[in-house]
Amino acid sequence: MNVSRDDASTWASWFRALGDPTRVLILNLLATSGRAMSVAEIVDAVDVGQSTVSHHLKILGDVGFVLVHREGTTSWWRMNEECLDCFPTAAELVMGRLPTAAPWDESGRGSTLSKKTSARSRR
Amino acid sequence: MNVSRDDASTWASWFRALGDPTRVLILNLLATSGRAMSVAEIVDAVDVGQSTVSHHLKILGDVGFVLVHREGTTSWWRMNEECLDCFPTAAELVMGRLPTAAPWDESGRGSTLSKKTSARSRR
DNA sequence: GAGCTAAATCGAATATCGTCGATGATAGAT
DNA sequence: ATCTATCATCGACGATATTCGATTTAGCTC
Repeated sequence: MNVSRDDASTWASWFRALGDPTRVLILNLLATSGRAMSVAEIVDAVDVGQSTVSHHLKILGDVGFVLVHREGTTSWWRMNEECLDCFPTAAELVMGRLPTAAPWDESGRGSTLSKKTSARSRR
Repeated sequence: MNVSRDDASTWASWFRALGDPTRVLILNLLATSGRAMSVAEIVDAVDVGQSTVSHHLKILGDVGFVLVHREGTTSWWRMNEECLDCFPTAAELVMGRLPTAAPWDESGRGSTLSKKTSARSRR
């Protein structure tokens, strides 16, 4: 029934990824464009340097918000729709009703190995 | 159609409030207890100093997650259920479909004055 | 191979954040 | 009026985060 500090840290890190304006702009760009975009395209749209964009993409990729497909020297980044669909709400977070591994993350990037802890469907 | 960096900053600040383990623990405590709690009670439950708890409560209060009622020398903090109900989802955030003032905030704490920008009801 | 392009990584500067201990403010009790 | 309890605020510190410019890595073309 009680939430451990470790669990709280994991969940907080998911929301922290959404806690930076540049990352919000990047996600908005990818989500509204509805397609994969190169780093250069993103740099053009968001007003920060290339290395900064790469850095934020890595953070978003670690959490599982975005997916990347390398093709030649260019990286194609796109939204992970599955993450968008089942990302926890604030209510679920504060009620402590969350798995400790990201359910949208197929590759087990999360700390603990998941494999479909709970197949949520909302909306 | 485009999201400004200012809007992105505002929205990011809301999610950043959920991006710290101690704040998640505090919110979970208040939400699951279902009642108002004093600072001392919260300090007992969350393993950090009193000044730290006060600091986090201020951050949560600024965003509108928690409400306070002073009575004598003690402050009674409780969840703002309205905020919990209509806090934006990740999908709404990245699609840029959010008001620039917090809809759960009655007192107009948010940057821009709101007055019911959109009466959402979810769940 | 030489040159070019795209993006990741590195190193450093700066800013922000989380935490603590100490102090200050306020209300109640003796 | 003095003491006590409760909490907010202040000042400082270390740890993180954000950003930039420079460098490196990798792929493509000639």
